[in-house]
Amino acid sequence: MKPERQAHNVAPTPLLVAVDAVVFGYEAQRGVSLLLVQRRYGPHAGAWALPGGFVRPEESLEAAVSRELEEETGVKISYLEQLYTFGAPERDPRQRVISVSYFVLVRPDALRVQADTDAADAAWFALEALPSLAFDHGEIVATAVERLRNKLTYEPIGFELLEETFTLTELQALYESLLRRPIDRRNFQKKIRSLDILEELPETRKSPGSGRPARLYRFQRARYFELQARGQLFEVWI
Amino acid sequence: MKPERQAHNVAPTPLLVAVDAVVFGYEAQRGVSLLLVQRRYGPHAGAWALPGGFVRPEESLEAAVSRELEEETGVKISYLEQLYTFGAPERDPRQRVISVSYFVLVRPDALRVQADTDAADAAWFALEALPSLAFDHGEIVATAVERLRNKLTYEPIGFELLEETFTLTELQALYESLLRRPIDRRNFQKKIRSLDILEELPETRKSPGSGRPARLYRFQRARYFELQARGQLFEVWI
DNA sequence: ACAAAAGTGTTCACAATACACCCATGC
DNA sequence: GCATGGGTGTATTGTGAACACTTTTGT
Repeated sequence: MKPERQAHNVAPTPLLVAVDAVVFGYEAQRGVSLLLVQRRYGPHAGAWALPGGFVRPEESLEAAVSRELEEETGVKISYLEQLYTFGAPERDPRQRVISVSYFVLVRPDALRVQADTDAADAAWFALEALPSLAFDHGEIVATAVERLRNKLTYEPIGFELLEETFTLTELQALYESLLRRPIDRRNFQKKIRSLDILEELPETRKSPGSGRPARLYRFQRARYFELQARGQLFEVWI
Repeated sequence: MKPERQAHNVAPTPLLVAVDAVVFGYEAQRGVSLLLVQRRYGPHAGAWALPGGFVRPEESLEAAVSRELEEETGVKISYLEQLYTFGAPERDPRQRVISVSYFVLVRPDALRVQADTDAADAAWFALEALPSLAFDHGEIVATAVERLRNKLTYEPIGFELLEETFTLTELQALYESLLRRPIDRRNFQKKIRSLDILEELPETRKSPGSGRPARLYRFQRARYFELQARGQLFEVWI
């Protein structure tokens, strides 16, 4: 069977390319939340979906994500990385659409800007109580949640979901929420401290109610990249 | 600043979508090799590039990879997974092309079919002696090599690069070649055996030259998936 | 003084590492 | 019988896991 070289005989067909963002936020009370938008037009009108839209010819994929997130929700990105590209022929009933999905983390203030923005159709949903989603967005979210849980244990992305300064108890609560199991406080603090990527601040933060105030920390991003370049790994099994 | 909802005012522009495959093969003598094709037309004509081509409207991304690999090189895929989507606006000088790249492993027989196939412009290159590549394919390869090295330590993909049956020494040599460091034979065998995913065959294989024949093993894929479903991890640090 | 949350150190179990001798075959 | 590669066990070390009391603050 002789291989064909059809690429040069038939002009290739351009396809619609979209970006979709799985945006995670975190708050102590509600745990991890997901940012969704309500569709106004087209198929699945009225259903909740991931924020996103079509890529323009002159912009990079990341620029398209930033633009769409800004337009639709107004949130400020703390961390962004590509997740996966979904391209099943039937994923959009109208026509073929390739979706490059992105994994986004935002800080807690993003969960409160909701009322400020014009995007009345954007809302946060607790990860445990998501509505059913348009298209294959449920599958995209499942992929993103898995990535978040895995990544948390070997890269310092938890910090991107907290305020710039945080207590170790807050950090631990985030880990416990995402990994869905309790962690021993002594072991957690020993492990985190041994990583040597946190700056201990002179200030403390009062606990809600009474109790001893907790020391505040800041993630030393530059220090982390330096250690990483020298081959040190992150590794928070716990 | 009021968010715009331009998506419904301006028709989205379709873009060219390609798939590119980073195909790894392995042989004891040459180590890990990469399958490349020589470009005949268009920009970078004469340069070596990753096998790949444009996605057709009715086929899935994976189907496009299989088809292009079959057409251009005739190799049979042993393992395939999506790698990353490269979409910088200037990555193709002619026009905007989004490339969804795939990570492919093939068994050693694929390294020998080269002469059989019509694709006279397909060739294997040792990973340590790659030519400079067309477009951003060098970047794609770098991403794939990193993925291969990481994945080798926490998923059983090494087996996909060997014959169906193999000796532990062969498996160890593959690990040493990819991880670029010697591994203690006793510790390696202890670790691999403890994973309980290999079937010990009654046959042995004669070593090249003299020496005691080595026992042959086969990867028990079903057993691995079963263990994985029960939560056991793979984890070959070594 | 008591309730609430923060901070801290030691013991134990297991897994990774280092390491050397005997076995089966070809010549 | 010797050269070549294959197969195996143990002692040591390091790391993760389990575990409870003291300190600081508010009321």
